[in-house]
Amino acid sequence: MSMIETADAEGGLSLHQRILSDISEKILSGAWAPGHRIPFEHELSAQYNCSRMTVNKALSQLAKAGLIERRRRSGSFVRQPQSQAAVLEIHDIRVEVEALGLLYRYERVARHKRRSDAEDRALLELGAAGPVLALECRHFAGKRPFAHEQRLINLTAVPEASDEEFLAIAPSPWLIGRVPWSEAEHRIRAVGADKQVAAALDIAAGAPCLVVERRTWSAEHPVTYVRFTYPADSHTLVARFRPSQG
Amino acid sequence: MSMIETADAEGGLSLHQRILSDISEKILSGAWAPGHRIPFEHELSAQYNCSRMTVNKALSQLAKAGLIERRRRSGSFVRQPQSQAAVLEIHDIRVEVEALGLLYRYERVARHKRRSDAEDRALLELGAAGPVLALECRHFAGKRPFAHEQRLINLTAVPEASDEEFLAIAPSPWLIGRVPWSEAEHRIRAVGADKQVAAALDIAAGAPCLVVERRTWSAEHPVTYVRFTYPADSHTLVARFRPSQG
DNA sequence: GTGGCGATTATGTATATACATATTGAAACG
DNA sequence: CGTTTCAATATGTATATACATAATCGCCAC
Repeated sequence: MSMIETADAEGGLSLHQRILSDISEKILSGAWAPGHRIPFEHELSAQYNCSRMTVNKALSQLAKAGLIERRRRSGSFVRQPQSQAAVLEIHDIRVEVEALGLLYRYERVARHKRRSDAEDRALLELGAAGPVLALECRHFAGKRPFAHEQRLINLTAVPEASDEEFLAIAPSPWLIGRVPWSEAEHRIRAVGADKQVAAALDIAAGAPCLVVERRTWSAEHPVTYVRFTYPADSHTLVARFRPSQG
Repeated sequence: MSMIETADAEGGLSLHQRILSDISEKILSGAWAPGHRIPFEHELSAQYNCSRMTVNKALSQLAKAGLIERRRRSGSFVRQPQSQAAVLEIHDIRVEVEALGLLYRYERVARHKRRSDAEDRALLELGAAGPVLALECRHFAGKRPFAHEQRLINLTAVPEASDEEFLAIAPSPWLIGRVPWSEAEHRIRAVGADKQVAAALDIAAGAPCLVVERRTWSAEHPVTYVRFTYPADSHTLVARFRPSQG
């Protein structure tokens, strides 16, 4: 068994990557239907003339990617069509605007430091009362308002934010890098613009808008809640599904 | 070195999982800032009193999850705050409605088989002309319209669909399981309802709606294009970010 | 100095081996 | 006939080892 060799012909892929992609191809093409039992590790290791560890590495990754299910003593099986999960990339607004070839401009409309009220605590999912920073901002693409931002920052989690005016820098880039975050939840929906947002975005009240709300946690503590409102024509979120990779 | 032992105290985690979670905790808590060099594999293997392979398994997974970056000869480093990517779960409409505790009902409004016109080809990203099936459907939650569905099915890719009326079963569940798909793209935006959709959803024309468009490919061939329109108050998409797992 | 070259080093991949663990199927038993 | 037990089996985890590969550091010549 002389498998200590580099890249086995096939385009620079390592062996376990090749096994992985061979199998996922079979599954995604439909050649192996859901429920189909894929060859045992020892069969594949014989087929590819390699050790079981190498096959195991490939199959473990397929299992983690959700394409197969592994059962001790029984073998590995192609999973039923998975619940559709897509990867949503959420970019910085500056990057989005500049990707459109437009000039980005940021404006801080309002900034209030206060003790959290009931609504703040609900939005931040905060247990006890404490200081929060409430911000209202506008993001422009060229001359037109591109997005409206309403934000709460939990000053208990991010005390440094007390001293920041957010005139020169937007809250998102300020927070990123400064506060490590362990979890985030996004809620996406359509709404009719209320009066305040309509005025800020220079659109009619009731005009359709895309709202993206994000809540962020760091080590169990709520960090920030933010609500971005985009006029209907300014913004599309794109999510891609890709079932696996080497 | 007597590491052939089960679960090292710490709650049933395997050793490489424990190493992985220890390190990701350090990163996510901010103890190790972006750019920080994490200990070399041989240092960690000494620290955990285990082999380098075990450490390697943990670090490889962290690298694939995007938390660290590995450089030969230099070591492994905590990555800069990653581009925000979240996992968007897109459920079957029936499941969504039933999760709300409401009765689900499906209705096929229209069905046309035709040769693809220019618009069809644009929506399906189809190169050449060919037969397509155009469908219009409504999904109800209780008595109220919950979503409107406009769909194109590429009959070249799914010839069996020619014989299906889609009266008893909605296109999504029919397609899932029958057609394996390798890639999907979702576009999410807000729109004002046009006349046709407003009538179908029993809302005012121009009322804000969430639109989810999905294009699906199977083995390089376009399979289907679908556009779901939800009245603003009926639907919220939720996306979660979780940086890593064992 | 500086340009190149080789030694060093950390990661990347693969192997053979060992033992753990869960589960199944069949044999043994009441 | 049902139940309990046990051996067989496939995956899960870990080890020690080997060699490949890429990048960097320092040395040496020019």
